[in-house]
Amino acid sequence: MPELPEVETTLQTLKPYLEGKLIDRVEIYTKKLRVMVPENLGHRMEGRKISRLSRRAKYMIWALEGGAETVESFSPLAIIIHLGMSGRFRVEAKDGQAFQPLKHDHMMIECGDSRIIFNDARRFGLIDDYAGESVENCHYFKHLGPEPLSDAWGLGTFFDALKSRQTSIKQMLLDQKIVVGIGNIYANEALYMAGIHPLRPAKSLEFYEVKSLMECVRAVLRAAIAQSGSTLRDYRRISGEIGGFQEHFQVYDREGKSCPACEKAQKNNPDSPHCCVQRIVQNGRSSFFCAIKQRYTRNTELPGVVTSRLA
DNA sequence: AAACTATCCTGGAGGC
DNA sequence: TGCCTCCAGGATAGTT
Repeated sequence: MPELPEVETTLQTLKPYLEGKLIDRVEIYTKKLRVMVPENLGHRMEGRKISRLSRRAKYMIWALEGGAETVESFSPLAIIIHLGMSGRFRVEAKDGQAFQPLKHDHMMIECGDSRIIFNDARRFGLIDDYAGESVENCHYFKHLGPEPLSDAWGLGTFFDALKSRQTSIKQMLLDQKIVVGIGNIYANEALYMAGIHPLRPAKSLEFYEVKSLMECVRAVLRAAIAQSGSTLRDYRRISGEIGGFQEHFQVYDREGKSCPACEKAQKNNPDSPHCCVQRIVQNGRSSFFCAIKQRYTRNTELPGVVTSRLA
């Protein structure tokens, strides 16, 4: 479940191996991913320099320059990669032996002394290219909303997008047309932090709640990036190490446990209510929340969950 | 326009 | 041990 923090972590880890480097050799083992890998993509990548790695939403963009004269001209060429549900990269030292792909290895890139391998068990990931002047025009990005950690995501615009929508605020956070990069984990965590019930209709949120939610989304994403993302089931960091943010989950995958805020309140005052994180299925996805901190009926006071603990 | 639902895919967990 | 069913979920196509 790579979301923005996991993609960002992957990108930053890959940078030293790829940015400014020449692609010596590419092998593609699987064409059938979420989208068919273009014919001859590997061949067209070979001999080119990777000028820059960047990210848009949950997509990685590798900008290539140059290229073999004998190959039809695709310059400028960008490689678009999405990790889907289970996509991951690993880096191995080139050892002089022929590379033996492991199960679910779909692409191997030789770059200097390293081999960079894309592995994706569920094949929901994507490797595609874009040949055009401006990668912003790539069809994958056309309908995407603003980046949550940029100024492009403004309070007024966000509030306006929500105020006419009957659908739940949780669903809105997952809608990449509204704002990008948020998946199920961080939607749950941000709603908890903001004290907003996941089932609340988007239009029912007060202005101050939308403002708080924005701040919480940003705090959660920044904290997760600082921890190199979360490791849960499929996602792993390139080094094979695990990300650290799952240690900080307050509600996600914690059904039946008490949330940190209620636990703390208990310590200070044994008469304060016991909480028990609940799991519901919403739009086919699990939502986890604390029914005490995230009341469905409109809160009469500001949420008691502080954002500073993760900011 | 907006709100749903089905679909792609595999590994892992739990039941028996 | 093995067989079965269910679940995880990002994005999108299709339907109401």
